[in-house]
Amino acid sequence: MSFDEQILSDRKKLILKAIIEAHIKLGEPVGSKYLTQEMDIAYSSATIRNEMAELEELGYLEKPHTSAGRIPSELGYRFYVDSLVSQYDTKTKEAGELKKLLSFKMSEIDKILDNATKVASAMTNYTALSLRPRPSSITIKKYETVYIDSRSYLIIMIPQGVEAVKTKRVNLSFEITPEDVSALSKVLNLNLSGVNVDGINIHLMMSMNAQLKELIGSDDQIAEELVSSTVKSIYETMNELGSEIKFEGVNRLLEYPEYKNLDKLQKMISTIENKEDIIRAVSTIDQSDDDTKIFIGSENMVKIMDDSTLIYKNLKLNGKTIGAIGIIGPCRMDYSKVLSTIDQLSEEISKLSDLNALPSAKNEESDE
Amino acid sequence: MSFDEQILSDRKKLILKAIIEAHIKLGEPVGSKYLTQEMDIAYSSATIRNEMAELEELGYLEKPHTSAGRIPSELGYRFYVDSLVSQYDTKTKEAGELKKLLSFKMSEIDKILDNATKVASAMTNYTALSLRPRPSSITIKKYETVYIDSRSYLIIMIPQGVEAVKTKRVNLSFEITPEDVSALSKVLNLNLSGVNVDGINIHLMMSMNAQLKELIGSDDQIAEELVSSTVKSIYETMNELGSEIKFEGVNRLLEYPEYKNLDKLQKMISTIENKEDIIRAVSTIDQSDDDTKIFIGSENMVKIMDDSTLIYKNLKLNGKTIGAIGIIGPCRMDYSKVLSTIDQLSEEISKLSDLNALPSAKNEESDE
DNA sequence: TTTTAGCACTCTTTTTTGCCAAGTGCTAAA
DNA sequence: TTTAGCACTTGGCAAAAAAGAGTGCTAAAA
Repeated sequence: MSFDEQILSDRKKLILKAIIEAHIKLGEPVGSKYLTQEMDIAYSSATIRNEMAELEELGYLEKPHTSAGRIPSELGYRFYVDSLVSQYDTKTKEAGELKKLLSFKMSEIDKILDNATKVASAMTNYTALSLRPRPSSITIKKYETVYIDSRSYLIIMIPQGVEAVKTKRVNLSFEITPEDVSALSKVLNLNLSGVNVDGINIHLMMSMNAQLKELIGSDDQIAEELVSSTVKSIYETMNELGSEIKFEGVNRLLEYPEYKNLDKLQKMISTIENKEDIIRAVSTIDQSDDDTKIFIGSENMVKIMDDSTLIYKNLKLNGKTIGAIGIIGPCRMDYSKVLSTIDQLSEEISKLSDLNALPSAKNEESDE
Repeated sequence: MSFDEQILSDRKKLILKAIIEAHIKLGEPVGSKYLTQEMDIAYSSATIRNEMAELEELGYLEKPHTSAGRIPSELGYRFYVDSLVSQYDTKTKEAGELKKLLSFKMSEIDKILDNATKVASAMTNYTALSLRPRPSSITIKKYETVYIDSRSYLIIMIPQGVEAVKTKRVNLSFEITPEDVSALSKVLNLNLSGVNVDGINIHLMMSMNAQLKELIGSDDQIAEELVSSTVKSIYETMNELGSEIKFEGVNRLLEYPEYKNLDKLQKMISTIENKEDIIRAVSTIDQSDDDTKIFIGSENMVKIMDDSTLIYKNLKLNGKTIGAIGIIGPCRMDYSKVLSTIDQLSEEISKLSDLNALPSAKNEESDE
């Protein structure tokens, strides 16, 4: 390496470094003109071309073809890594965060879901997902309402600790006034800010009814229905916000020709990575529903997921729904196999209850 | 559904089912000719075409374009799932296996490695991997040797419990005879079958030397060197076989234009999924080496991984190497960032030792 | 009445062709 | 030693042409 350093003039090093860094940034061959214009190298393109020709001869650069710019060769990268790369700083402010992330512990249920997802993906050879609802971890800090028209309004919810602001349009079967809506906002903030999903009960709702009636002076009917349809939306939102979704085997998508089209693949993957859409799609399913659900193509699903099928089932442990597991793949998936896998998995999981799952006894860790 | 069933003649159902199943298998539009020839439908293609036209009118089939075959519509899939799909059997012989997989527990070290891999991938936006050596879990059931020429022979190792058979060619700096090699085989089976990596010690090797000398009657030198080079290969193989490798963030590859070429992407992903090649590439690295290793392009690496760089570092916990962590990405990766991430991670992990990692009070499985 | 063979037609896919832009290497001048 | 200028090469792209696949329809056969 020090041998290399002696051989290369400072100008060659400068140019080589510039080329490598430009190429790292752009991912494309770098031409002489680009270096003078964008990388502020104070030589003419001709001079740079000469230097580049020599660097190529020395093995540090390559040409994909005659009329392309240069790209670094492996030797070029090696030289860059060994002597040109700017010293990086080991200490960042995230170091503390890092420690937390590293020693992150999962709950027993999360582990079961994780394992189930992995197994499901491995057995079916499609992408698997698991949903873990945790709505009680979510509270709404502040509510706003916006009157849209006499039969609909918008709730804006600002959750505690989460960045996202959630809005939901509520359509009614009866007529309301802007005053009703602003009264509703007062009642919501008074009663539901800082309350989690478990805190919403009949008692609270009745009290909200009374307050709202007092504020708008209207009849029982309207106040009651306004409160109940609003609370329903809030409930749904908390469910959405409090859900965690995990995917396993995303790369298996690649095997199917429907995703050979890079556009579709990208779309699918970004849908998956966004998570939000999928959470919305699956978290509306009744949690106490025991059937296996099949969403084919656009049926009820997120628009982007046309051409894909989602098969989905709630998982029970000790009689309680702990989450759900699903398989995503092309519409033309092997339904028979997927259905049987999901059924088997959910059955085996429900059997886990008595054994080592929740009670967890004393010696937690026993290496398989 | 039962409505649908009444409307469709048996022949239509037969054809619809055949089309859907053919499409599920092939992923391409299905033409009338294919059905007669490959799916054994006993009508002429013209008849089938007529039926297909009607099925299309009813909404069960679609044409991507005039001159393509038919594909099932969403309604078609729905009908298939609801009434045509063959009953799947919930009980398979794997049910027992399943239970094991589901309640699979990870050791503390595995968790740390897992978390580290996730964090590394998230921070760098490349694919991360972790290697967990566990050679002591491996034993060789049976050894065979094959004489190649006077300076090399082949060891064939049949491991316990693993399907793979491993072969390794051993090159020597001295001359041997076929008889030497067959004697070696006897000694190996006598002393090393069922022994794991921890069981190989000086004492055992000396005893093997003595036995071999007795069998071939040659001088000290040859017996000793033959045993030592053989044991070295066996040692390496056990290391390879006993290593587990995990990947995280494979889909991040998609973001980089070098993998926009689906061929390259496929190659890369299948390399990753094969695992073997990568294990071989990284498990030869000296385990006690503390430096960050950088493999650029074809340097020392698996052939298929041209155009990609692997950055790799051993992780220590309580002064002991517990595994390794790495990043895979295009050659033009952001070296500075990756290097700093890996260094930070390894540093944080080594700091974990005093805290919650190993001591973990009573309930720890003693990990290796 | 139902089924089948045959053929014209449509639309996609693949191949071919020609052109343009990008970037180089070289020569001659500064 | 550096720079300007120009001929040359080559990949990428778009339009045009050719090839292939499968349909729908008509008319004959069962």
